[in-house]
Parts: sequence; structure tokens; C-alpha cells
Amino acid sequence: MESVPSPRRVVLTPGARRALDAAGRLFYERGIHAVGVDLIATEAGVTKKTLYDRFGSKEQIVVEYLADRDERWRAFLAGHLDTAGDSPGRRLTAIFDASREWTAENSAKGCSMVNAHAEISDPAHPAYAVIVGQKRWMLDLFAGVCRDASVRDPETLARTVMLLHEGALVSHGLQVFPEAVQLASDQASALLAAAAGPAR
Amino acid sequence: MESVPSPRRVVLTPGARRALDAAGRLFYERGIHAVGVDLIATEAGVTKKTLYDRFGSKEQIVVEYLADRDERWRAFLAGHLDTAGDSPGRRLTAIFDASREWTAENSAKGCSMVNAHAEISDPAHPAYAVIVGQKRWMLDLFAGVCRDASVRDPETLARTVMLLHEGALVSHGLQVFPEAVQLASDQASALLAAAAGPAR
DNA sequence: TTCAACCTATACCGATCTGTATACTTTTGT
DNA sequence: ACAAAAGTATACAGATCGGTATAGGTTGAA
Repeated sequence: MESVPSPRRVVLTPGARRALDAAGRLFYERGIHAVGVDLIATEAGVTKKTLYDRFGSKEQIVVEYLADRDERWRAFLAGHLDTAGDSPGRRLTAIFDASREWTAENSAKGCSMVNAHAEISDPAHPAYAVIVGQKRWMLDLFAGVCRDASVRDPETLARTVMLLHEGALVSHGLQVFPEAVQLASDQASALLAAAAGPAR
Repeated sequence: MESVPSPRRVVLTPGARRALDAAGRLFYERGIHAVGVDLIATEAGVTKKTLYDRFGSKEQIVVEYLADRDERWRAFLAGHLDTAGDSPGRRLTAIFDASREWTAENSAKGCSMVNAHAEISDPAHPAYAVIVGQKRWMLDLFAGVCRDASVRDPETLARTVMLLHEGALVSHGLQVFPEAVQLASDQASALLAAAAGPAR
């Protein structure tokens, strides 16, 4: 039903999988340009030859890193949505619950897509599509929930929820204040209830 | 009244000023680690010796870049706030108006502090204080406005406005949808009005 | 006038970067 | 059993990195 956005061309052999895991951790924690391929190889316990036999270039490792992380996030989110039922309110809460758990476990430094975007200047870079694709997909997801809630202006509400969500990821990463995702969740739910309530 | 948070130790001679301007543009557009000191020197029309005589290290150039940008943003914002009067509603609008103009002119790739944070892993890095300092200062600014509005829970409202603001900067930088800052402004104003309205 | 501050020009250093080459070993499916 | 795939180990290439050294030129104020 849905087109798979992953531009993956790499077969993940055991060595490639370990390399991708190590690269993902290092890229996220230290930044993409600050991590060299030698370090990735050492941390993964593979040789540089294996890296280049599987991925071909560092750029491709970066693309796989983002595509893999996007894939895992969507699967994690799908697990939460599957148990949320059909109520728009519950579905919205499920999304933010997933974000709260995900950020607590895997996103102490904020959104990996936003962070990667900070280091990539060329819009023709293949990672760009992955980054922008996830954001557009999240906006579409919010829009679907808002449309199902029969609010007056679902697109505007979805965009506002998107602002709260993105703002929470940033605020969490920079530790501006605690429980940012929970606050965003509460405020988004309140907005949805206020917009859907009067129509009932 | 307010302590100046700038950790600046550098005298900005004409050559240093040109270097800092070039570094700022390059760091923001391409990322910090992707820009070498040779490129900065070439673009600024100075020699590397001048760079190191004035700044001492690339790390210090990074700190000056962020501190300078923070300083210019605060001055730009102060200009808008000075003409806004004392009304909390007008002051909030003035902040978002400033953000809207600033992002349109100087922040096509999102918040420079957030982007720099993505490339810095060590919390002991001197740039960290500048980055986190600006976010905390913005939150305090929102909190002051909300307190003046006599709303029930000014701290929570300020944090919510912060989420909208940060989310708008990210969404603008990633071009998730157009006019993100304007939407954040409208939503923040609506929240303030809703929270202050019933008490009047 | 003289001295210090500021600057250009150029060459260099050791380290690190992405990527490749060569030779050999292990695993795996048929 | 055998061949292809996947892996290790190591060395190396060319470029670029941050940073330094040396020598000389320009400017402005005491």
C-alpha cells in the first residue's frame, strides 16, 4: 500500500550489520563528519575492506544509517499504534508515547534527522530524501489522525501538533527543561480535544 | 542588570571581523566540521597566521561564531521588543515577528545553536554554554511574558510556547511546510489569549 | 622617528582523512 | 567436495586537517 522510501542498495551481511550499528551509534553521538571510517571499523570489529566491500563509500554508510534509523522508528511507532485502536485521541497519545519512550532510550541528543541535516549542505545528497521524507511522513501521520477527528481545520491542527512534536525533540536534546515530550503530548491532546469537543 | 554570557576573549580587529563573518557563513551553511581553517582564511581574504594570531584555535573561532550570532539575535530581538510596548500579547507577537524576519534572512537551515549542538559531543566544550545559554534565555523571556499576562500557570505556558517556537525553527529549516514561524506565532498568541482571557 | 600592532606571503609539520591493493582465511550453500 | 561469498590483516596512496615557523610589509600613535 505504501511505497518504501528506503534507498537501500546494501545487503546487510553480519559484518555489515555490526558496522552499521557501530556507525549509527557513533554518528549520532559525535556527529557524522567527526567520525572516521577507521573508527567505525575498529568499533564494529571489522576491517575497512569489509566496510568498503559492503557499502562502497562513507556517504552510503550515512544513508544506510539514516534509512535504518527511520525504519526502526517507524516499526517502533507502528507497534504503539497497533494497540491504540481507532480513536483519534488515543492514536495521538500513542504517537507521543512512542516518541517519549524512543527519545528516552535512543535520542538523548535530539532528532537524528535534524542533526544529520545540520551537517549536510548539498540538497542532492541522497540522505536528504530520507531526512525530509521522515518529516513529511510524520506530518501526514498527524494529518490523518486530525482528519479522523473531524475537526474544523485538520491540516492546521496537524501542523501545530508537528511543531509541538519537533519542538519537544529539540528541547529534550538540549535539555531545556524536563519531560518536554510529555508536555507536548498533553498540549497536543488538549488542542485536539478543544477542536473536536465543540462539534460533538 | 543582566550578566553578559559571552565568553569572548578575542579583540575583533578588521581582519578578525572578516574572518568571523566568513566563518559564520560557512559554519552555518556547511557545518562546523566540514569547514577547514584554510577555507575560512581564503574566503575572508586573510592569512592563516592572522586567524591564529587573533583566535588561537579553530575551537575558539567556533565559540566566537556562536557567541556573535547569539549576540546579534538578541540585539535584533531587543529592537522588536522596544517598540512593542508593555502588553504581553504584543510582546509575544513581537518575539515571533523577530523570529520570522530573522529566519527568513539568516536561518534558512534552522537554528544555528541546534545545528552546532549536533556536531559537538563533549559537554565540556566551551560552545556548550553558549548553546544552552541561549535556549534557557529564550525560555526565561517567554516565562516573563507569560507571568506578566497573569495566566494560571505561566511556566507551563512558557514551555509550550517554547515548544512551538523551537518546532517552527526546525520545520522552517527542513521546509516541512511553509510559514511555520507564522503558524507558531498564531498558535502561541491563541494559547496566551485563551489562558488570559477567562481571568479578565 | 620609531616602535608596536596588524597584516601578507609562503613553506612546512605530523596527524588524520577517504579509499585502494594485495594476500590469505573462513564460512556457506549446493 | 568445491566454489563463491565474506571475512581478516596490513600496507599504502593522495588529499586535507589543524597548527606553526620565518620573513617581510603597512599603518598609526607617542
